[in-house]
Amino acid sequence: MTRRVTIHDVAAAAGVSVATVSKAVNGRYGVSPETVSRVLDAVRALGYESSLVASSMRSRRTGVIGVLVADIEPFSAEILKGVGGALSGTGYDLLAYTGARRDGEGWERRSLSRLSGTLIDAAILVTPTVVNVAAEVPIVAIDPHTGRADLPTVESDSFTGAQQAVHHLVQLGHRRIGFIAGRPDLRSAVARASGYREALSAAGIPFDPALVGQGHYEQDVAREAAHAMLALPDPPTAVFAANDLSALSIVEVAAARGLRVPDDLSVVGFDDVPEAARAQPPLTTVRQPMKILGAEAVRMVLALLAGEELPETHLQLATRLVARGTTAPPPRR
Amino acid sequence: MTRRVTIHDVAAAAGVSVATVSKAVNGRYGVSPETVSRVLDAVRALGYESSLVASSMRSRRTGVIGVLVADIEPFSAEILKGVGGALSGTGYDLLAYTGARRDGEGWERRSLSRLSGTLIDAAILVTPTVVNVAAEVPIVAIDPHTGRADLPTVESDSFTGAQQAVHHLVQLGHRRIGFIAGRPDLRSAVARASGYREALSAAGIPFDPALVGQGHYEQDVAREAAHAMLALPDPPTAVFAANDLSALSIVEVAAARGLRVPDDLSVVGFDDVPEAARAQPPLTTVRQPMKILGAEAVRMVLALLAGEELPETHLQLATRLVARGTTAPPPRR
DNA sequence: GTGAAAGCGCTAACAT
DNA sequence: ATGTTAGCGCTTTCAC
Repeated sequence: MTRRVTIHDVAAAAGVSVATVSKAVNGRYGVSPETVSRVLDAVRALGYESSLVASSMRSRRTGVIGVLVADIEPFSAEILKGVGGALSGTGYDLLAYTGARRDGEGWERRSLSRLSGTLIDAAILVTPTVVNVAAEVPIVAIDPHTGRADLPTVESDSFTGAQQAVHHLVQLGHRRIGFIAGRPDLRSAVARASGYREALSAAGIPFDPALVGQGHYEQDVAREAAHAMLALPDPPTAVFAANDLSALSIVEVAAARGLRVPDDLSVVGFDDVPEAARAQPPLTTVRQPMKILGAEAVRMVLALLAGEELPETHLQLATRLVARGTTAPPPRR
Repeated sequence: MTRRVTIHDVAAAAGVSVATVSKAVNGRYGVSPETVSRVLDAVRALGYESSLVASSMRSRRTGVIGVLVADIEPFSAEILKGVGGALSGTGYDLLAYTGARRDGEGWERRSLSRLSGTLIDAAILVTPTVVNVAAEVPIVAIDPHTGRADLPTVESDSFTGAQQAVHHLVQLGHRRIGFIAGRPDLRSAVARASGYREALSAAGIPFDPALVGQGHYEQDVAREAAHAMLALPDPPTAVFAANDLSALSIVEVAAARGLRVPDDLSVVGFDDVPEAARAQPPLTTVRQPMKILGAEAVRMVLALLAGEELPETHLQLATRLVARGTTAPPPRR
């Protein structure tokens, strides 16, 4: 807990003004070589490192890309890995930010206005709660909000993904297939719901509203929904959950109710977060390329930063079913 | 990309001075209720949010805890999840930072001096490359550097963990057991190496330096080491890797060399990152409680922030072997 | 080539 | 109760 070394300390040590130190450190013209080396010696001796905060107040560029997430959970963590990987070697630092107040709506607006223009050069919003945000920096949204966004977006093909999930269950012989929906304000959740219904109808299975629960992409909420659904007089033999966390909740609830998975109940998730494979039994799920979503968002943001025009402003990536241990033919009556 | 709304805009809109806006927004005394509401109306109307950067320059406290990581890989991602979870509900925001220049040594020093004292109220350093760092904020290190640190630290019991790994292999009948070491500057890596040797000697197996490779906790480096080790005239029948990423590399290299895991070669990792369970076959590993490491670091940092004395400055958590699919008895000759 | 001074957006004395 | 003033650490004109 020592006092921070400021540019003033360096200036004093090198016997020059702070302005000269600034120039020397940032390699500006108009400083003699001797002065530069004297300043840099002082910098080294004192262990000086300019304050991100102070310098970002004055100069526009900071060399930092911000990723705003509501929460660090398996999905956003994968995105972060992808962003980090894509950023490495670009010279940009990565700053991931989670606001303490997760009071739903608009957390990213708050975080964004707190950081943007000053601290970060560009932002990547993960599962934002609003369609558009104003900021003085380039922004890309991953897994965006419903409504046509002005923002460039990156997402998976959730509609087809959901169809893959339901199709898989239908193939196994299931006819009563439940659905635990995701966050209704996200396009991905809406698309997964549509894909579910579409696949049902393609298989000639009538839609039963009793078999749809709200999971909000959240473990606890999904747990409630799963309990309700499995308590139905005519419960489903299979459930498709809009994300893996929800699917894992279902498996847990099923076990608590004495149902064996997959013998008594099949479960399919969505995402394929690393945790899905580790579950017992390993979760059958629809894989979306999370790291690539992150990497693509970086590509876009970097292009925007370079002043380029984006060839594609709304990227959609393919999903693929990964059959593991939570799906099997329905139990026979 | 609109211009940022500043406190001046609010002041102008509400017809008061910026100081009054600041007071109203921060709930300071000495502002009439009418003025407060007029100001807050303007804040809402304009969508004003104070700049983290600007406010942190003036006031000491920002309400942000920083986590400094070299890289976002599976291990640090788990730590982040733990930190995020522990921070939720505390009122603190979480800021994770990765420097672009991963030029080894001292990245955290740079990041820390860029952020500390100004942007963040406290820092958690994950696998730092230096023993001590000076900063004007409380700091806790997770998986710390070798050497007795002045910093409070949180880590797993790597020595016992390594013994568990080797013991498991010995139990299965292995006698030629290789080791892929971790980052030699980290205490955890040193302890895992000692645990390996200790367990070997406890089993009456002579130590063979040819069976030790350097993996640096990195996938690529470990791959090299694995290749070399498996090319030995008398190769090991089992390898213990200092982390899961390295273990996964070994499995990959073994496959490339035509060895079946676990039939021809057993592999044990360390960490139990989510990716370990998803591997094919699922990795046998020594689990360390990464999320808890993160949560404990938060506890410490919060206590420090509250001005409390830490009852324990060097926390060590227990590990446990998780036997999965990459270990089996050695092939018979 | 170098330094003085202004100012980024904000908060905290200090005046009024 | 409100406004004025002085910086926080830095970069950037603009004099010298």
